[in-house]
Amino acid sequence: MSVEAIQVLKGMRDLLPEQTAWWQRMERELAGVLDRFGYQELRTPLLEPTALFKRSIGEATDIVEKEMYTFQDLDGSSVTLRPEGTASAVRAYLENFTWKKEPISRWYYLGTMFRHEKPQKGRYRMFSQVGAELLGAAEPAADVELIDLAVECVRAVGLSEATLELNSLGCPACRPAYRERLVAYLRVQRSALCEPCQRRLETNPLRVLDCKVEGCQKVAEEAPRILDFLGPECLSHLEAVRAGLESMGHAYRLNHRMVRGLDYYSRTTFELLTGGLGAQSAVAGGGRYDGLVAQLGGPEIPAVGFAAGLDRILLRLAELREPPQGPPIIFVASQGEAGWRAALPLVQRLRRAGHKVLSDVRAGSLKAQLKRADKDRARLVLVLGEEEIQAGAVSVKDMAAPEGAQDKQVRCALADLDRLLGEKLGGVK
RNA sequence: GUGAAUGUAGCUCAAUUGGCAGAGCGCCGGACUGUGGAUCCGGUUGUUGUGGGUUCGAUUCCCAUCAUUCACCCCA
Repeated sequence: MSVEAIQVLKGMRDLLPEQTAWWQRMERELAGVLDRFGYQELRTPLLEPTALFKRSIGEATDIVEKEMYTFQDLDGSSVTLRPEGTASAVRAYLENFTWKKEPISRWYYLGTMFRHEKPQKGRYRMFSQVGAELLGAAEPAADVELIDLAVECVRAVGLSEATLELNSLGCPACRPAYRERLVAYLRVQRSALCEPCQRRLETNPLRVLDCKVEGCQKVAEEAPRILDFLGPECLSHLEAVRAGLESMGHAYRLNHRMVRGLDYYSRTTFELLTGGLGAQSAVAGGGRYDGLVAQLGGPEIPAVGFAAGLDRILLRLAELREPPQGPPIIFVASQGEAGWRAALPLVQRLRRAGHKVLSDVRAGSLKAQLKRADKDRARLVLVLGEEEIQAGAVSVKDMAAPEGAQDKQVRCALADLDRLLGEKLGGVK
């Protein structure tokens, strides 16, 4: 008799209307900023060949090793739900020969990503990111534009408190020397490191630097710094980026221990951090990835990009911002069959004129309809009862006006309604 | 993947040593038969997450399981 209830998959969730209103506002604000920077939207498939992510993100990363939704397609090939957006963007960039059509591409994407992680606050298996990529420029000006864009995106949605952290990971010319020195140093300190870090020492030594275990932090503080190993070109690149940020008034912290999780980064990396999210304080991150395009089979095209976690940002916004407000609502209340039939064309006319118009489809007393209007936060209620129909008029009730005000409710000829509404709503639709 | 905490009405939470499952909010209706909000009155909602076990009796104790949350890990 009773069937087992089907429920959402772990780490996934429904966004009910109360939530989607927040999402829609945030997405609108983001699209506005991106458009003002000249970035255009790119939409790519959610499903890609598994090899795309293995080759771009890096075989040895956690994402590729254990967090991808990978399965066999019906033809036997291996496909994966995208765990991030840059790989697909670069694939699309190459597949469409974009670099032959334009020297610089400014693209953004906004959509769903999938990672099979253990869910917790601000971390879901299906989550949304907005990301931007600037392809075709190696100049520091590109890094500065992109970081500025990331900051403006986060600010525009209402997270002005976010702080910026900056680092440089060097390039293939200077990083190996640093890596070697770091490993040598860490080997000596090995016994002071936590167990996972002792493993990382071999697989991904840079990651030891941002381990949160106290012992490891002590070791990391004394560790050789990447910034001291940058070659002259990487160093001047970093200085130029810093100068650019400073001239725009962007405060930042140089964090030589910030390491990014994806293999493809070089030179500039950055993160935007915010409070209130526990361990998930990074709301946006990105950097330069000059080698990636070539790594995926294209020409040597330099690029910078960033991605911001929208679920995470929204979680914080709900603590900082007022809920979004829609346009003013006009509620049409009618009485009886005749009232209903008179209301229908009125409702239609108002909606076609651009108003947001609600009415109750359930039969009910006028009182019940007024209650409904109040619950719907209607600004005006148009009453169509027998008297109004007789007179070819409509009563307009201002729900916000105080009881007893002379214009609380006015009778108005149908022909004169548009003018009155314009007055009442102050030209706002 | 590892560790811990929590699951009672739509929501927030009570329920004494193990003894009839409750309140507030919300929702619906009435007081006011053509008028919302405030107030008052009334009504509505449960396999106490699920499955076992102990017991005369389990929301309470035990085991398992699922879900959620937090932290680790990782990352946006």
